[in-house]
Amino acid sequence: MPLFTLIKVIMVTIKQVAARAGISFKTVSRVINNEPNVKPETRNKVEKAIAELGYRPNSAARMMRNAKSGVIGFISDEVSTTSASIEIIKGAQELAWQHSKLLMVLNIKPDDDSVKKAIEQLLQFRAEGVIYASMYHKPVSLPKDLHNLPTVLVNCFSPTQRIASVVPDDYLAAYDLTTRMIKKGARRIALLNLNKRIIAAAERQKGYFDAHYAAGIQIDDVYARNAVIEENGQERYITENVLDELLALPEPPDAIVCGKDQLAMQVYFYLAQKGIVVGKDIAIGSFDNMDPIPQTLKPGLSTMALPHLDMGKWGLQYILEGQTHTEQVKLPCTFIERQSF
Amino acid sequence: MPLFTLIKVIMVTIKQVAARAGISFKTVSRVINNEPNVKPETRNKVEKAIAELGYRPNSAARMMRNAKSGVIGFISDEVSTTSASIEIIKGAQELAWQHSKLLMVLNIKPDDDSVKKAIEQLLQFRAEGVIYASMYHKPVSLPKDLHNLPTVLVNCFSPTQRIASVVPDDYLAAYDLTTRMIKKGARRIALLNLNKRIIAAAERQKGYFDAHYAAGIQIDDVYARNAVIEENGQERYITENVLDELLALPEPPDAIVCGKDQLAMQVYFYLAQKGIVVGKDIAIGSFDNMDPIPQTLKPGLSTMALPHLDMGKWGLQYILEGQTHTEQVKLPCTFIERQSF
DNA sequence: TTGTAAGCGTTATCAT
DNA sequence: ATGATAACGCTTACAA
Repeated sequence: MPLFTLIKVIMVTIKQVAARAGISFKTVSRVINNEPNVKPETRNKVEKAIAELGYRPNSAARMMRNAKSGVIGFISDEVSTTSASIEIIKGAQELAWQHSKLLMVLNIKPDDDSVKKAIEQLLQFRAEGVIYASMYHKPVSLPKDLHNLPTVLVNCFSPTQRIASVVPDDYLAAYDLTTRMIKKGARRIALLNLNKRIIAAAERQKGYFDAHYAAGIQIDDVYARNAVIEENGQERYITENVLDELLALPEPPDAIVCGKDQLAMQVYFYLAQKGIVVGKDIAIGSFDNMDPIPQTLKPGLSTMALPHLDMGKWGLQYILEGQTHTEQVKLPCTFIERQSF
Repeated sequence: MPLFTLIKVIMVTIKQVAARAGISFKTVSRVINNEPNVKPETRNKVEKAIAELGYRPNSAARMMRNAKSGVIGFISDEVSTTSASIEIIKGAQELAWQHSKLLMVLNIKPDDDSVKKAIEQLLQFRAEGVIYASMYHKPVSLPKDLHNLPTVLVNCFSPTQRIASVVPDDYLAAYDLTTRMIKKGARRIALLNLNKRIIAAAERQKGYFDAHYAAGIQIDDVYARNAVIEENGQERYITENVLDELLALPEPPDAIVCGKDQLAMQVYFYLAQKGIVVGKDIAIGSFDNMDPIPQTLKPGLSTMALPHLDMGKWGLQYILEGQTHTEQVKLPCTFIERQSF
């Protein structure tokens, strides 16, 4: 038996509230919108009626009058299902909530049609803007015609269009992490980098080398490796091979910077098999802070947390402010210290 | 310089389209809604005008007439930031999309006020229903007054209210996993269970024992352990201690069922240190299929995938169908075979 | 096949 | 301090 179906249809309006309170509906409107010039006595009557009838404003009707929907779109391309996405959404959502905005979330396949359909929906809803978020730092291509919908790119950027975007500062993160390791005494820091083609990989490699340079430490290119390769479109980890080679060097590394926590995880496992103790025999650092890996590893993995939450907030803030520029902003990563170095 | 701000305000209406096409606005409405009885010629004229002006229907206005918002709320309590949540959202979102519904996502702190505020928002939007999702299988308490908003609980249930819910079938999953291990030859399967207080833990323990019983294998209670304990509200893993004890048994286990992939991860690490080879010396099975752990571990971890996506879909389907019952539904987990047994 | 009038629930304008 | 009336953009009912 359908329990609520019939009841649902009946929705209380200001007119009904007005009738109940024995006044005109305009006064009810005044009370709802906290306008001045309402006798306290009247206000009370209205509030009583509202409570009794369980009235709540119809936002569709409001939208029609205001031309303000209070809705902000969130489009996310579902390349991968990492916890990254939820953090970005959470950041955006939190700030939206504070500003009494609602987030309309649309997951899409990253094809052009799917994006267009999503934008179409948001347009019909008179969304005040869109946040387009990607799951890792990369270029994206949006449909040419965004129909004047204020747009911001989070964790991605458009190579061809001038659209504001926010991404992590991968260079600085690597620079920071490497510097910290050097300060702790590491002198032969290996880099187990991501797939070359990924932006983060290139940026981090720069940061890694520059940190050495700034500290006056010479580091041989042989220590900087890619541990993720691409084979006919598929990513594959070659952590073990790379580690075999690194440990066979005349001067094996005393520290390893891993391109992401998953790599660190494999490194831990490899070292455990060899009887090498992380945090004692060798220092390990990483990127992402991808829940729950760093805290589950033993010893806890020190890693540079990507600013997913902050990027989500930044994106929303940008929409709220009415799209004031089209620059790219880089947000810093945060070092999360645990016991791996 | 604000680029789009001014343009945004101007929104084309059917009247403008009508003027442009040189007909009455009602005919435009007919075209938009694919009503019959429009001369093809006229239809073309209208469509041309629509394209030229970049008209799109105002859903607020439509909503007012239809009393149908096309919006479904998704409230998620943010106990943890696992990838579970995004999978549930994705499932719901995907189905919503297919039915031309929009998902309004609200993250909340799990306090009563926060939920109330979220429901309030959805009510104002005349949402057609709410999906309340939790990040792990557990009881939740909702505000008493749901204001006749059709509600469904995903990955959780209400002990006090009669609200439909969908949860994973933890019992069956454990039964299935254990049976598979037995079939592969395991005879002394240890269970490294979750925090006792968690529903999944109890259900899985039952499934684990029943599978043994069904296979006619006697299993001593000493093999079934909790590897997660609670210390003043904080969860703590004691994987290593438990493994120490298990391996010291006169007949150490030849297989281990782990309560979640994180535990399996710690088990792998422990065994690597001992020189015990997973998949050869010992079989490992687990629950969750929490990206990216099982595929990153070597050898790949065979695990029972929780039906997050399916539960999301189920929840949405339930709302679409108009809340036909208030039962609890259990969805099966899926065995993902890798190389750990 | 096309058009007119009314009304959805709200807010803005102007009167009282 | 309160109320009447119009208007927002659309759909439904009815008429032409």
